[in-house]
Amino acid sequence: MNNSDSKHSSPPVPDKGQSSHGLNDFSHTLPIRLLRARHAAVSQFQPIFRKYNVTEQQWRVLRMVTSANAMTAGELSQAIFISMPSLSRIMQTLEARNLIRRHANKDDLRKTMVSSTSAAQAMVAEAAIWSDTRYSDIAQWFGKERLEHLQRLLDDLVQTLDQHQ
Amino acid sequence: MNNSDSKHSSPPVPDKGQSSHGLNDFSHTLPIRLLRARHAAVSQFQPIFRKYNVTEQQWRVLRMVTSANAMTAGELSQAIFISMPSLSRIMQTLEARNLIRRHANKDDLRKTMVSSTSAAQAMVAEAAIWSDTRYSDIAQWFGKERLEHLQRLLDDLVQTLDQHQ
DNA sequence: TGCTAATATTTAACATGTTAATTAAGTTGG
DNA sequence: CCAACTTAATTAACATGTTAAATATTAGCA
Repeated sequence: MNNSDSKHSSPPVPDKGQSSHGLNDFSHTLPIRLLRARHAAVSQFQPIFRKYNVTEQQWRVLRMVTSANAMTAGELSQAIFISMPSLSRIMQTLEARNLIRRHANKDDLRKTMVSSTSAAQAMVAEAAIWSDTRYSDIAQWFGKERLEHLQRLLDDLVQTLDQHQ
Repeated sequence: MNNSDSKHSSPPVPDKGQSSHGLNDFSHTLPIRLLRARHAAVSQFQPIFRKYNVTEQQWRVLRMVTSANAMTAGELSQAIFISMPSLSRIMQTLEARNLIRRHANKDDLRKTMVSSTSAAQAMVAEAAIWSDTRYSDIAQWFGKERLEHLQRLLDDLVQTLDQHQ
């Protein structure tokens, strides 16, 4: 029959269609979808990163540390979902640029308190306006209700998966 | 100074509520939620990665290349959402481990065709059973409908954001 | 034909992700 | 009081993410 149908078409399952769960189109698994969505969302704020010459991760640190007055490195790590080893390196960079400060907690010398400098506070205050606007734009484009629904589903998924592992 | 709880939720703002743009709950932005969700989802398949001593990204390459018969590096990059520079390095590793092959496309020498070896095919075939089961588990725990709904919302979000940028 | 622009991939440089090991400080039980 | 365990942060080693530049090949067009 159609012997030379060796393209990567979609309607008819290609040749190696053994699994019947639609896993054939492996390019549409949940992890990849989440990755794409995150990439699209983050790229909306790219102008900020460029303008202030920071990475997305550095921005997360600055914004979090600025909004809270002082927190331990561990708390920061959990809040913005950056592992301690990565955070450790990022803090070195930001401290060298005089955007954050680190000093030991007197009650427990193992803990490091992280705080933002006035330079960082000024930077974040300025950029936050733009950022908030962008966030509102997204909510409007996508629909406020739908966006909230999506976020609820994401949180629920995390909870479900955490329970079962 | 009582600031009006302007537009965000989270009634019990912890301590330092000086920023009034809702930056206090910065640990719950959409990008961070997506990051957490992806992390939770991927970690469900960690046993596979450990068992076969591959990274998540290497696994994506192997699974995709095995399910399609032969594709260019560029097509692969788009399908599994790994940038060409990263993919280039990953392919080097996998080729050295005899899990994939690369050879030039005769019609266009710029393109590289990627294919899986029988070793990779055997590995993926074995692991796919486990993987498919895991995927079914997730669907059952979370609800098949809700999971599909979530995936639809994710795709829609990507489309919306891509349009407006 | 020959020059230029576009395309596909790779390489380079640096930042981050990840796991394991290390260091330092606090906690606990004998 | 102290040895053993725990916790918080850092360091090390390697893989990946990201941007820009380099290479090689093809396409377009005067």
